[in-house]
Amino acid sequence: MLLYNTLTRRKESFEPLSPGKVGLYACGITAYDDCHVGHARSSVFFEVLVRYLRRRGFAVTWVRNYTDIDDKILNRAKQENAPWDEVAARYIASFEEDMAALGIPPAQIEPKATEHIPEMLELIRRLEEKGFAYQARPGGDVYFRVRRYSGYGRLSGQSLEDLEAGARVEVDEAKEDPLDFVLWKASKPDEPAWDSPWGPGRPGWHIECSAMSMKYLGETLDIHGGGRDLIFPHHENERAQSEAATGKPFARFWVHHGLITIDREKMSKSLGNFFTIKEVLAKFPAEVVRLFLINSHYRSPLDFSDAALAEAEAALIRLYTPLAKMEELLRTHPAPGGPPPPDFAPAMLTTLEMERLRTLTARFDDALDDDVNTAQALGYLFDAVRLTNRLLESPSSEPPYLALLGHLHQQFLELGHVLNLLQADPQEMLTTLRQKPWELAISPEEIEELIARRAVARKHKDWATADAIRQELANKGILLEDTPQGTVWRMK
RNA sequence: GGCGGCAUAGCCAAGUGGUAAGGCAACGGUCUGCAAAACCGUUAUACACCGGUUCGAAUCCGGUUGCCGCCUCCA
Repeated sequence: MLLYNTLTRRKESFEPLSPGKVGLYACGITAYDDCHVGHARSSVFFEVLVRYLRRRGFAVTWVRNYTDIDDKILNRAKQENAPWDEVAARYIASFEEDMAALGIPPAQIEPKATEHIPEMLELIRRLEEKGFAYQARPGGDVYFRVRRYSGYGRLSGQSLEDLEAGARVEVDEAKEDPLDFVLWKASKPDEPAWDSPWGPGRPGWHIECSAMSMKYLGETLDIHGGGRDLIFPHHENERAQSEAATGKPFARFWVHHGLITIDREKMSKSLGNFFTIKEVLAKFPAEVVRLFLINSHYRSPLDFSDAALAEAEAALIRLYTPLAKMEELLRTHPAPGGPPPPDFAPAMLTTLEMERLRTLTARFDDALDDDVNTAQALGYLFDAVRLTNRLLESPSSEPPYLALLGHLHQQFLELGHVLNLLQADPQEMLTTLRQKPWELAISPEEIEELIARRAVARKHKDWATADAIRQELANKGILLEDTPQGTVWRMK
């Protein structure tokens, strides 16, 4: 499997340190507000990566942390006049709700910063012992001595000189060097504090990830990741302090996903141009959001808009439609067990097209094997959808035909599982996607009543009345579809 | 100012040396009382621009333009 490594700026062949076992640490959230679509992208990407690694047979330990003590949380608490730990707990709960709504299972370990203060203090002690940490004045902040660590800047591709030239005006003159960063922050009187050898204080932002990842995954991680915006300073600093303390490589693969944009500009709290996960899920089903997120490569920027979500919704309908048809057919005509005969050549497909169906799984895996190329994997899936539709146009009860459909059906579910897609009941999903019950302006009962009246009119070939009723509903955004099984309705 | 990334059809988006996946939209057809849905089919001699390397480049190299990210908390 190839994986792009930010550290080397290349795709590299991925092998874990211990055969068969992968330790993955993904930076989680700072719990001070509801999460936005960018956080959803992060979670969905790492979930898919983990799912694929497991498909490849690796036993993955996935760790995702919560930053539950931080300036932003304290500010928020002050604003609300609420206890800071209550604020953190509330937004952790909010994040958990979002994950559940998106269908993302919890990571194996979800450590909280405040529950790992001793580990952080121990790490700082080791750094001080080796001369990497210093306290400029008694009771003050403890800093990391950046220039003592030779690899600084390598992850973000910046030289110390470049960084220094761009460094902002330094507030704390106690630092030996403007690039030095905080390991331990001395608390002000009204702030939460933990006892430490350097006086009461709280951890700096970066130290928690080093301490917690090493505690749960060892001193060298197989994969460490997060959003591109974490490369500097967060991951650069984590790397520096971890390697300075252990003398070992901190992470073998650094994996960073691209950011969500709005009108091509980064979605972020500070710019205020964000949509929360809750806002988006109020308008679109979770699976639509997931499809939107993985329909382009994880390292590219991804522009968010309602139009893009609507496209993903249409695409999801295209995926579920043949699934529903297959299930209906297979319910009345069960497929014989086993794969279809290798020489089966249905009239509606060419040899080449049959070959594409036979190699679907292999090509799908190849795509994910190449730096988690979900866009390409989905492309293969859609290609198979078209061929399956063609098969379904001319149904047959011949065993080889049913075996082929049964096999395809099983493959769609299996491959969908890797992406956490297509696992819902197809007919129910299609109804939900079409009827959008959450934005209905008229009750379903009223709609059914109008449909019944129209049915009577149609029976008498009173097309004028029938069309008038159809128009009346159309004005309310409801479209009618006359099918052999009767009339059904949908939104828009 | 420094560092890095991106530029593929109306829109979104794969594709790192051999003559352009896929999705949306549009158009044509099948179906239908008419529709809708669904399905099928069609839609980039061409990959920002200019040079170069090569038998051959969207893909490699140099330059130009434009957009974005990081350099400060941020997924």
